[in-house]
Amino acid sequence: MYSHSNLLKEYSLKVTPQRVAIVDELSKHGHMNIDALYKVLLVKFPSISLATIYKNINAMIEKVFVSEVKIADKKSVYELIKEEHSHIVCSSCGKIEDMSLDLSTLIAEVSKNTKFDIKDTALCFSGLCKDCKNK
Amino acid sequence: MYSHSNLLKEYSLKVTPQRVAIVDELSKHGHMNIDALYKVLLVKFPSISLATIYKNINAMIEKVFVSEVKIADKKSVYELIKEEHSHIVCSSCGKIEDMSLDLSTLIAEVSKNTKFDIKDTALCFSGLCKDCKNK
DNA sequence: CTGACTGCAAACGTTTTGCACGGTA
DNA sequence: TACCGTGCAAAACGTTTGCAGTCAG
Repeated sequence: MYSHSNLLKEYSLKVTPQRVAIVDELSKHGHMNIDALYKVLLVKFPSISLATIYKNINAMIEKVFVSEVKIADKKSVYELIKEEHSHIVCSSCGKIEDMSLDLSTLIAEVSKNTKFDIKDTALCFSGLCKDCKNK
Repeated sequence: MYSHSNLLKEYSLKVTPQRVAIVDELSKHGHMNIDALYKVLLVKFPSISLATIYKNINAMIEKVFVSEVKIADKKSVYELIKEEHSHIVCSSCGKIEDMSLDLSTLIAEVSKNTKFDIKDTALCFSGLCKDCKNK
């Protein structure tokens, strides 16, 4: 794990403690919604404001190294952009996991049927996770 | 195309002109966001309120014959529930199309990898549609 | 006739904005 | 030093709620 200030520099955002902390937390938790982010950042920065979090998340989205994941029946979560992947959400406990899927066949089918030039995918599955299933 | 009041009765919602019109428009356009719905309904009902639309859409979602489709970088749209299908959105003109895809292989793979019991899927592709590609 | 629906206005929660101050480069 | 980021407060936005009058069953 390399320093997160490099990531900020790389995307020409000034390195501030708040930003480093945001990237740290996203990196640690994988996906977080605004409230969760606010809650953990309050520990390090008792006077941080929601406005700061919104401004920074939006800046990171604009620089294209954070993305918003929209999930049915839930608040959006944010994550650092890495290799393309899909999401699976537990409808009982809310846990979100990443999955790498080979979508090439599917994308070929979609392109053929719709004549769209596919640039992006957003796949989200939901169901019961292993733990919740056994309860 | 059969009368949309039957659909409302089927799901035990009282048949009001506003509700029939909402179902009509969703049926005609496939997917609409709240604003678009409001705009077209204003023609028939000059004094309809947004509250009515929200209340009715929520009632229909609760009765499970309308669903919300969350789309990256766009407002949610609403559609009548029919067979399971995926969506593809043009990133240039915003057009949304439906696609039927065979997801059984993919779902089997996801189940195997994650040990989740998959109940639902939400796939949304984006890219350039045929028309926007040729511009 | 009764309970549900409508439209209005007010309330609500979330996100954005403007500004003065402080920190980064 | 010059600009950008922060935190606060206020504003903007989308959505929900409460209520009085009306309508569907």
